[in-house]
Amino acid sequence: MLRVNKLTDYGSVILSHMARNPNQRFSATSLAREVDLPTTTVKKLLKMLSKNALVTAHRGKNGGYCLARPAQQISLVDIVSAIEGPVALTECCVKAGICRIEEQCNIRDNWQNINRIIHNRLAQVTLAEMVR
Amino acid sequence: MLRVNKLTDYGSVILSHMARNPNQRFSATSLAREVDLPTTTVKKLLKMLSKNALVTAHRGKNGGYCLARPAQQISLVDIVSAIEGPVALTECCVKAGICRIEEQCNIRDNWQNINRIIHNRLAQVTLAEMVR
DNA sequence: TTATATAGGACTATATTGGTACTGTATAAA
DNA sequence: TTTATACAGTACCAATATAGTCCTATATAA
Repeated sequence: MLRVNKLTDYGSVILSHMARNPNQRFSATSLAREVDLPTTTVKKLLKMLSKNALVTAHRGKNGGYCLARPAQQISLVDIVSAIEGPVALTECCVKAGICRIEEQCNIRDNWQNINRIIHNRLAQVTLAEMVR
Repeated sequence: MLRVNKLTDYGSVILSHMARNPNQRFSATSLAREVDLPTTTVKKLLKMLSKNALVTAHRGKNGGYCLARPAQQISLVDIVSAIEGPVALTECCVKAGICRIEEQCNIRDNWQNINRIIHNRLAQVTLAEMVR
């Protein structure tokens, strides 16, 4: 069952919610209430997104998060990568020399090709489109 | 890190090895030796592939496995589905009513769309092409 | 100064994955 | 008919990954 993490899924929900109100600043707590997810989970996600520069954080009273750049400049690859690391269908897509059968493998190129295709596809879908 | 199972990866290696010698019958043991993977794992995989009608099994002495149909009629979706179940990037792609935020979710269509695209893409790549 | 809100961790429970082991059944060949 | 071979089915275990929680520290607006 080829799938993205639950957290990635949640992340896309959170970000698209934010994209609908681009000028608003959201606290983790209020955001959690609005998208109906556990506060702790939302907090964790926002930290990850902040660390990967998809949202900018503001501390202190009246603080909160907002999108780090316009919604049309945030793609699904950005979200997936931020939360679960790079898109790499197989081990050999991450880095050479990890997979133990790399030597005998004669279909490596194929997987890397497909990986590239899927990657590009995900890069073409932006938050702006998802919200539209 | 969006990726397929290690087992799926191995499965594709095994099948492509078989595709190179279409008329040969491979025992699990010899196949394991040839692709350099643990016998038990290869056995497990072949059972899965057999149950999903990607290979046909022959019992008894001189038995073994061979591709159930021509290599150009076996695609990567077939392999992925056989080993790790249907391609379903998010819960809502599997079946309606599973995801707990389905009600409030307003990006469901988007994910289902992307899922379809990736699915089709994987369906376009056949074993025959991988071996070529 | 204080209340609020994020930062950074460590941590736990659960689920999934990769791999193993064992028992049963079919079949070709001696 | 016997026997060795090879797949079928299933239960199991260990390791890893995931989802979710909690606690302490730090920044900031009022």
